[in-house]
Amino acid sequence: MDTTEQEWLAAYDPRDYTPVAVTVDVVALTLRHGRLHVLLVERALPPYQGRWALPGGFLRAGEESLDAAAARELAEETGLPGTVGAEAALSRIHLEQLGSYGAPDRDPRMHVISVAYLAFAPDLPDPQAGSDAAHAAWHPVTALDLRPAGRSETAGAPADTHGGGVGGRTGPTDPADLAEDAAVGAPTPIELAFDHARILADGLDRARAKIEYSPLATAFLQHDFTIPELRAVYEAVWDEKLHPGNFHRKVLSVPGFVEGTGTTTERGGARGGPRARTYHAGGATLLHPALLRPAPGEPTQDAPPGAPQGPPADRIA
Amino acid sequence: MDTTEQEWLAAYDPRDYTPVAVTVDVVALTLRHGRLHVLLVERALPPYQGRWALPGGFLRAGEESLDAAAARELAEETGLPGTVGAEAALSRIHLEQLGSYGAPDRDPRMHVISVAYLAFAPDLPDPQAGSDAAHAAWHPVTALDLRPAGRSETAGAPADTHGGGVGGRTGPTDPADLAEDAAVGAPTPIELAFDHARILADGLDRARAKIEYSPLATAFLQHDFTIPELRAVYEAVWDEKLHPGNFHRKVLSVPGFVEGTGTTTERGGARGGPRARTYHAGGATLLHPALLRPAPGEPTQDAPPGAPQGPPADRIA
DNA sequence: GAAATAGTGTCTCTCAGACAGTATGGG
DNA sequence: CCCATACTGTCTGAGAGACACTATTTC
Repeated sequence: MDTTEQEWLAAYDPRDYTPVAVTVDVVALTLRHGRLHVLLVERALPPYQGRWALPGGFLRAGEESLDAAAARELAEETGLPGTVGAEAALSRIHLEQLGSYGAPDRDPRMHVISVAYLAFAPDLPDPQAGSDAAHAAWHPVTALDLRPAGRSETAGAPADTHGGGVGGRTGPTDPADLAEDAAVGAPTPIELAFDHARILADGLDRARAKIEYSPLATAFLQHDFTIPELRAVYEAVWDEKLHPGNFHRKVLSVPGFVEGTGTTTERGGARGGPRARTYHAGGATLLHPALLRPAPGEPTQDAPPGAPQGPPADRIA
Repeated sequence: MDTTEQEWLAAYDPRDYTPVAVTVDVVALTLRHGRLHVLLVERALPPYQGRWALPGGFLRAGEESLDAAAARELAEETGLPGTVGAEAALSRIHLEQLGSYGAPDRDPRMHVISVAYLAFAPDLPDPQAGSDAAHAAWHPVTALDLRPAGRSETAGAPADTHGGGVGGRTGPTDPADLAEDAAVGAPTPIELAFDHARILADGLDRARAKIEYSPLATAFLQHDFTIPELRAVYEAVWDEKLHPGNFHRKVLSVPGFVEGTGTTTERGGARGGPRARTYHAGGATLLHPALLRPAPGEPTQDAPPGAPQGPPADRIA
C-alpha cells in the first residue's frame, strides 16, 4: 500500500467509498462413468436467470478466510454436510485456489471480485434435492461451451498452463459422449453465466497440468484403487488414450506415488482380464519424475498412415 | 452463488453488510548485480509503521480490473510513468496474478482481501524520490525474513511449487550475501509487514517454477542478451550454480526460446574470455523440453569445501 | 473358446549431466 | 603469459514410448 492510501485507510470509513463484493466460486471436478464432470447450479434469479453457473457465494466478511468460504460452499452445494461421515468424505476432496477474477463489468449489478477455487472429488452421490443444493447437478464438461462468452476481459491469469489448449476436447465423435448427450437431448453446448466459462476453462487447464507433477489424480478415486482406474483418470482429464503397459510401469516407478495394499479386486475387468492389484496414495506430494502429457499433435497411440518415425527396418525386433 | 445468496443479491444494499476491502499487492522481482531483488515500500503509518511492505493499494471499485490495478500500482511505485519511454519499459515487464490472501485478521483494521501479483522486470533505475515511490527501494531477497511471521493462516494456496521449499535459501553462509548485508549494517533479516513474507515466499516459489517451463527468464534482461547473462538469471533465481556448457547447449536446443542476432558483445567477459553472441527472446511461450532444476540435495557442480562460489568483490559492477 | 485386459520384458530414441577440449580475449 | 570464459564434442545413464508376450478372467 502506498502512502496516499495508508492515509486514506487511517481515516477509512468504508461507507464513503464505492463498495466491492467478494465471492468465492468453486470449480468442482469429479469422474462419473469415466468422464469428467463439473458441479453446476441453476440460477433462479436474474441476471442470467435459468443459466447454469459455478457454485459459490459471498465471503462472510470478518468471519472466515477464503479457503474456509470455499470449503463451506463446496460442502453446501454437494449436500454432503449434516450426514454422518460427511467430514471424512469432504476431507478426501482436494481444494486449492485457482485465481481471482475482477473485471468491473463481469457482474452487471456491481463490481464483484470472485476468488475461484478448484476441487478434485471422488465420485459423489447426486446433490440432495430439498437442500441448498436443490438446483445443483453434475454436468459432463464435454457438454459445456468453454469459449468465453461475450466480454472476454477477466482478471485472472491462470497460474500456469503447461501446454495444451483450453478447448482440448476432441469433438463429438467420442461414442461415450453420445449416450449422455443424447439423454440430455441436445448436442448444443451449454453456455454458463457470467465469466464462468473462462473460470472453468482455467480450472481445466490447471487440472490437466497439476496431475502431471502431483499425485492429485488419486483424489478422483476412492481410497483404494487400481492402476487401470488411475489411468482412466488421466485419460479423462487429458482426453487422451494412454498406453496401458507404459503407464503401469511408469506409475510404479515414481517413488511415493502409490503403495500396494497386497490385495486385488474381487472381479476382473467388465470385459475380461485378470484381477487388478489395488493401491492407495503414497506419501509423495510431488511426482519425480513427472508423468508428462503426450505432446499435442504427436500420434501417441496408433501410427499415422504416412511415415513411421522410427527406422522402418527393425519392425520385427 | 447458491439460491439463498442470489436472493440476497437481488435486494442487495452493500451498506447493510460488513464491508470488505480489496487491495492489490505486487511482488516485483528484478536482478541487480547478479542477485535477486524485490521492490518494497516503507510504511509511514500504523499498523506496521516503519516496516517494509510489498507495494500495493486499493482496487478502484467499478473502474478498473485487477490486472489494471496491479499494472497501475507497479507503474506508480517504480516511478516509471510520466517519463518518456516509460510505456516501452513497462511493456517489457511480465505481470501475472499470483494468488489471493484473505484471512480475516491479516489486517487489524478490517477484513482485507489482497490479490497478489508477480512481476519480472529488467534492471530498473532506483525509484524516484519525491514521487509516490518516495519510500520505495529494491531489496535483495536474501536480506529478508521469509518465514511467515506470527499468524500463519493465509488463504492462498500458491498455484504450484514444482519442488523445493518455501525457504529455499541456502542460509546466511553465502559470501555474496555478506557484502550487501554488511552495507546495511546488520545480517538480521528484515521482517515484512502483514503476511507479506508469505506472499513473497509464494512469489519466489512461483518464479522458480515458472522459469523452468516458460521463457520468462528473459524478462529479467534487456532486449538483447547473451547466454551467460541468461544463465546468471537462472542461477540467481534458483540459487544454484549451473554448468555453463550444458546450459548453453540446452538453451539453444529448445525451439523458440532464443533467436540469434548475428552480433556479439563489444567486449569479452570482465575477467577475460571471448565475446559472447547476443540473442533476443524467441516466439515460444512454453519451453519444450523444459529446463528442469537440478534435484535438490544433489551436488550439481562441485562440492566446494570452503571454496566460495562467487568472488565477494563484484560490488562495483 | 474368443476376446479383452493386467502386468512384464525389451528395444530404441531423446535428453541431461559429466567431462574434455579449443578458441578467444582481459589483465 | 596466465587465466577465465564462450562454445563444441563426446560419452554415459535415465527415462519415455513402441511393441511383443504371457497370464488371467469374463462372456
